[in-house]
Amino acid sequence: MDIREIAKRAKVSTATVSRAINRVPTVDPQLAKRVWKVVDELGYYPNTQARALVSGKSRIFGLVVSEITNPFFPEIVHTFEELAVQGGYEILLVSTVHDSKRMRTSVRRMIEQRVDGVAVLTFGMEELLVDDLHLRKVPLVFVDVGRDVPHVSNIRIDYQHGIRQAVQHVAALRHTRIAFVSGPLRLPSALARKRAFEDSMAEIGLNVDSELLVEQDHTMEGGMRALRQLIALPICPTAVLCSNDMTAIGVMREAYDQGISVPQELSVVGFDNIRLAEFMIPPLTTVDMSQTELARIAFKALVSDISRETPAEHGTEYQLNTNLVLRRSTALAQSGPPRHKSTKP
Amino acid sequence: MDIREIAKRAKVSTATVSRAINRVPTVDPQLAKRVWKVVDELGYYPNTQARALVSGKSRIFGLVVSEITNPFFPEIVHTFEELAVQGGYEILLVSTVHDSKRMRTSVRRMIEQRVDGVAVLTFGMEELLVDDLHLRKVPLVFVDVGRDVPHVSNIRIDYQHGIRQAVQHVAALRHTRIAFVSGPLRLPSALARKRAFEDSMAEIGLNVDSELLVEQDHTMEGGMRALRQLIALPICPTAVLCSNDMTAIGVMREAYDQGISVPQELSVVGFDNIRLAEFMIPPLTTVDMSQTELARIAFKALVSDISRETPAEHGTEYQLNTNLVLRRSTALAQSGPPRHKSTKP
DNA sequence: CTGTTAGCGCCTTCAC
DNA sequence: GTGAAGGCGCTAACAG
Repeated sequence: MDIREIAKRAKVSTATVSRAINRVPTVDPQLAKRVWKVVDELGYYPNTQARALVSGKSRIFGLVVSEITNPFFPEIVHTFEELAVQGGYEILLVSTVHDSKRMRTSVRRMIEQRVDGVAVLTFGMEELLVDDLHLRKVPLVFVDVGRDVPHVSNIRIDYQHGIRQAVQHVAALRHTRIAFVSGPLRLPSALARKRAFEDSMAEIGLNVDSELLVEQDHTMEGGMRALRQLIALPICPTAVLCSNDMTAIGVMREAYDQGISVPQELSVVGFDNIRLAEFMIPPLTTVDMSQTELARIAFKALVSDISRETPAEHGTEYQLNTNLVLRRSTALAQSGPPRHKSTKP
Repeated sequence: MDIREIAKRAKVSTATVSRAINRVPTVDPQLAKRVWKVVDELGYYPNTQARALVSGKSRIFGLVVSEITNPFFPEIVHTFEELAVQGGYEILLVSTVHDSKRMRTSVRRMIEQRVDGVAVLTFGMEELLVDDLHLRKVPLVFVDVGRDVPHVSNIRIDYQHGIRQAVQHVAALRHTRIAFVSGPLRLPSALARKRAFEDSMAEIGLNVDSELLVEQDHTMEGGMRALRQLIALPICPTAVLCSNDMTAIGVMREAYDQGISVPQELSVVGFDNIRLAEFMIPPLTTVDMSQTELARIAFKALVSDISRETPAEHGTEYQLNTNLVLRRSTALAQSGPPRHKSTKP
């Protein structure tokens, strides 16, 4: 069943059917109605492939995330999808899994599908991605890309704002030995968070021993490892800030295993504010970086890039702020001398 | 840049290019090599739209989930995607959001994209979906569809197996007042879980007061509400089994708020075994229903449906088992009389 | 305002 | 084993 079938039954030309379906205003309402009647009766749905082929527009956006199983991303996918559907777009969801072979595959997939734009919300600076896509003039929006990549829009995140709040909050609670568990420092976003932490500490005159800076991988297991490492220190930290919520969850879990109570004996702060943070025990104090807002910005960026017929040579810059959300995983530092080593057998 | 361009440069016909690219074995290796050389040099990628149009195969599978933000699903999406990419398929991810308008949109999207098959892993018995799709002879695989829908494959889940284990585990811990927080009972899967609970209780001669059966919505908030309702009872349960992990997380969170300690004062068991369950505090004892396995079965079902030229008139039946995973959210029931009401002010 | 027509990029008979 | 040609379903000129 195709447009010709409809045309025949509605006794009009295929061109008219096409116009009616696409709601071209110049079509006679009478005819349009006749067309729609047949369309509805037959349950006709236009073939997007044919449409895409002739129009040169696939109406598909690539959405690149690190791993859909990381709770940070589903919210983004959800919002992005919402907007896409609303705007008549489909999404080609791609996970890079931090694997370069996989990433080449992803690029291939996106090009083969002739995506109309790509949002890379992956915090991994997947540069390889850029060139190939950019070559084909596909609108791109990134997060945290360092330098000004021409023609590529960028969502810049103000890590400093939220992280400073977190540091000051913890400091106000009289913590002085404050640890920071970072993500992989080769990721610009992870590096930026760590920098923001250091700067914020320096700002209030707290020094941060290098032993209190542990690099991990943004996973829960990483968080567990980090805490194990920290409590093995001669003088343990009384508070630990984490580069993301997953890490913080891992830290809390390890604290539980070690019999260290949060927040009484150890204050924990996360970053991202994934939905689950609120349901942790205790509910996690964390820095909010709105996933829905991020998705919204990315989507809009793409749409506006597309509607701009002459591609701006400087990709647009967008901003996303971060903010501390107080919950119950932080508390006043215990007075008295810092606890030495784990008291467990 | 298209197939003609390649043909010209490789000094062969477009037919040969097409054959080379599609690895038709009868093509002269010499020519094939020449073609591939040009393809690689130019970074040519075939246009899937054109391919789909002419072949009648989109190589896209629809994957319908309830909500990607429900942690149960990302794992499924991940595995399904893995297999899809491996098999040269793309995924059209669709969330139904339990909204019928939205669901019609989803059907439209899938038909417009001419998906080659649809996996409905949504536990919602979205019947509307079936007819329209089935009419177009799109292979379908469902979870827990009640009756035998012709031509539709079905993954049947053995809830009884895991839930019986859970009940017996809790009973062995000397609990007798055992509550069950179900999902929306209009969902076949939720109903089946509740039934499995009741049957398992009956089997060991434990009776279940209707006041201990609370229906909720499979969300964390629902879990919180459920526990609030349960502790308001004249005689509180000492253990609560939940229809899914999200609910269990909500229950634990509410217990925390109420100052009830898990597992000492209240044992909690979940269902699904989402990855997070292991990282809860305390780690959640739950019934495992493998998300990866589910995705794997669904994918294979679709592929095998497609490869079967003459569609079998009875959709195939698949099986997925469930199993209790012991962690630390259950403990011996406290001896002495059951606690009356909440002891909080 | 409507119809006719020429492709969009590719695959696939069919001759050779 | 290779090439020429037709057509997949639709849209976008261009005539009328």
